Amino acid sequence: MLEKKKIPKSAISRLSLYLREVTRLGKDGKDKVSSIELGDLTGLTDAQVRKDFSYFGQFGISGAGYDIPKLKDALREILGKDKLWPIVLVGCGNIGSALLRYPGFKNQGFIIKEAFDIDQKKIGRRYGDVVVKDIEDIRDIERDESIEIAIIAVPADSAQNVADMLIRYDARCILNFAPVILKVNNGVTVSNMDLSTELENFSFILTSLKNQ
Amino acid sequence: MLEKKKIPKSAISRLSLYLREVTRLGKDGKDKVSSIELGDLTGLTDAQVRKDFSYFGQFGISGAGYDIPKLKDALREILGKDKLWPIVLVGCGNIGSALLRYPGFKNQGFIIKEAFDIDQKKIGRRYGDVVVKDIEDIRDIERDESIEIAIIAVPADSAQNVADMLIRYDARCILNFAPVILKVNNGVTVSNMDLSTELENFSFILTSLKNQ
DNA sequence: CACTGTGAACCCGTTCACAGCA
DNA sequence: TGCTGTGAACGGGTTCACAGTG
Repeated sequence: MLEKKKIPKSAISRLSLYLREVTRLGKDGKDKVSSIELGDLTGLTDAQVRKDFSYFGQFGISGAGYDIPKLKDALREILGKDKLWPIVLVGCGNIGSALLRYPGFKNQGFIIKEAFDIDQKKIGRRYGDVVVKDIEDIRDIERDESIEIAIIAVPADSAQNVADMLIRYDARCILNFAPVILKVNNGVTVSNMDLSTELENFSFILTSLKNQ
Repeated sequence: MLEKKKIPKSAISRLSLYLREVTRLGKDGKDKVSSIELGDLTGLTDAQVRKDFSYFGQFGISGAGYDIPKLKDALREILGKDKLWPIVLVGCGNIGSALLRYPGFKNQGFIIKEAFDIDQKKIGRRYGDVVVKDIEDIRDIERDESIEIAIIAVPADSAQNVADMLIRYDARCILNFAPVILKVNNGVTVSNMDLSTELENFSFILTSLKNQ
């Protein structure tokens, strides 16, 4: 599976959207979909839809659109959704515990396998099958069942330390809820879920509207 | 405040980062910062930093960098952070209640003023000063204290309904945690916080690494 | 005929490079 | 001299437009 063309990373995010909608359509009993319909559902142009698919191969039938089950399988394979990905969570405060309680993860192909915190009051709490452990115990994680995906939901001032620790234990992808830019060496992917940045976009927009 | 140049919307998100770092530096007692330092702190190039600022005016001193208090004030003004923005939240499940408990909002200039749910078990719960109300009561919101910023944290299948309702009550900016593309007329800004899209980016990356 | 797949054109954000200023 | 501010060059992602196919 060598990719010749360079694939815009934004295309990958869109594949997620397509998969979501295609799955929904499949549940509704539809079996064919065109790039125009899929564009409408995702708020994108039909050309964008076709171009995105073209990075990965040819899934469509000329004149007839895409076969939904086939397209769904293709997207699932591309996105690596044919396995259950284990996730390590660090920080079990507001956000962390909400994630632990979130039932949707599992049907999405992700599962929080381990949860850590530094706060003695939180350590030992049970969320489903997961018991919150002391952050120190992270060294006991089986090396062969490597971390790969980690979520950081600790306060800003300890996020970098946590990231360094996680990377030492082979984390390759980090979803970061802390409002800091994490410094990581390349080979590690960080994705920031930053509430205040999003809200500040809003206050900017609203302020500009008023001042114009 | 007419903007001649077109400002990339990504520049606004970066302004948030700059403000965050500049605020931090200010607290540390620093009073000057260069575009290079600010770039290091935010993971951006110095040219990017200067270009972003240039969209909004000239804040720097040639040869000496930027005056931190002055820059901070300028960024705060641009981002509209000199007032407390009221937010309406709909959906008080896992994510919604985590947001209600999150103390950081207020010092960031945002405050959840109203919270709604459809579930009788959740209605009436109190989080600080906020009591969860029945979604039906949304019509009682004072029209003059308009909604403007809203957060949707309801399940996917009711998110569009909620969005329509919020927009009817003058919401202009919607932060959407539900995994659906909301259809809104223009003039309304939607920003999606989509956990599964982020995680699927990760599973794509990890899968590609293994297959290469 | 309807719709896919894709090279080419276009557009827009980022980077470069340097003139200008303290 | 050191760093800002910015027009110009660059690059890459999106859109266009149409050839190709069932």
